[in-house]
Amino acid sequence: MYSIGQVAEMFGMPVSTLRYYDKQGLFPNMERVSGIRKFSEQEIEALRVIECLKKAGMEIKDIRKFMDWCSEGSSTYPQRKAMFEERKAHMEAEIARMNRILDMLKFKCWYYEQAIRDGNEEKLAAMIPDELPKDIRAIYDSSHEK
Amino acid sequence: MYSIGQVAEMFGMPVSTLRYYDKQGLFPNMERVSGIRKFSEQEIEALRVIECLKKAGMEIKDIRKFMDWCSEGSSTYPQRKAMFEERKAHMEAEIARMNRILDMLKFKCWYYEQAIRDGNEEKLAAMIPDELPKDIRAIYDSSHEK
DNA sequence: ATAACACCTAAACCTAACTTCAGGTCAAGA
DNA sequence: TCTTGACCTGAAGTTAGGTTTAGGTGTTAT
Repeated sequence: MYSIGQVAEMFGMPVSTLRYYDKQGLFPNMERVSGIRKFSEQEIEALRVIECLKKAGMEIKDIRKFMDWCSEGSSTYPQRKAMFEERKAHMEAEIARMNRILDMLKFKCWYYEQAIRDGNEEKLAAMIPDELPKDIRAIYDSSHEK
Repeated sequence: MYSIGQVAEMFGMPVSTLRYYDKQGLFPNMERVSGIRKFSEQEIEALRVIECLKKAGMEIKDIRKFMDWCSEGSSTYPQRKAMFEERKAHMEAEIARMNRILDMLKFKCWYYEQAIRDGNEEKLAAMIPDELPKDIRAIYDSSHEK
């Protein structure tokens, strides 16, 4: 059993955030002893899951739904699995999107390297994609397609 | 030369957003004819860059700085390049982070698949990482390391 | 000429996820 | 005793990135 201050310390987050999460219903089974929150192993594990789901881009209200499912027992396994599947698909799409952005950034880095070398953007502004060096062309294509 | 309405149409965004961007100084050289905004090729290109930088996680005020550098001419090539390099590093770190989250999600998907098959989490709760199937173990490791 | 549009502005409003504030309880140490 | 520190609450404040509203101008179609 941990106090809110200990948990805040363990997870490196402010106490106010933990109280906020509690208020949002993220710890549906948390005990209290004369008004004071007691974090058990269950809440610690919940907090680990919360961190993961937040990083996966989930909103608090959807995380609450998940926590409620956990309280409801084994009948909600399918919903919980579906939620993770949906998150997985979302995450894969995000990563693909970010790789395209990364290629754009790589292209821009190359671009300014050339501009600095030439002292201006004249040559680059006039350059058509077909004239790009082969490796840069590949980056250019992957960041400009679709 | 395009009107704000045409540009909004072209980029699939509300007119209010374009006005907001303008107010934030994202089009430092935009012309006006008797009060009415005229978007030239320069602003269209700026908007494409804005979309890219936003997707790369940049804040409006930093995008404004970039636009200002662009107005200042070739003396700011080094700053602009440095900005893209910094964004590139940031993006690479983000993608790495997201891949770790993705592995966590894959593990959770596997976990609930097992739980549904078994009807409960007993076997899984008792399972120590060393007992995980080899392929799942790899995912588990990559999502729990560091 | 009058209504419908597209444009303009400043200012208020919105949302998520917190954070800060003001005020209050309770236990332990000097 | 008194004051320090950890806990509690509800409510208000914060931030980013817009969106909405209210009120006004100017051009075009009927």
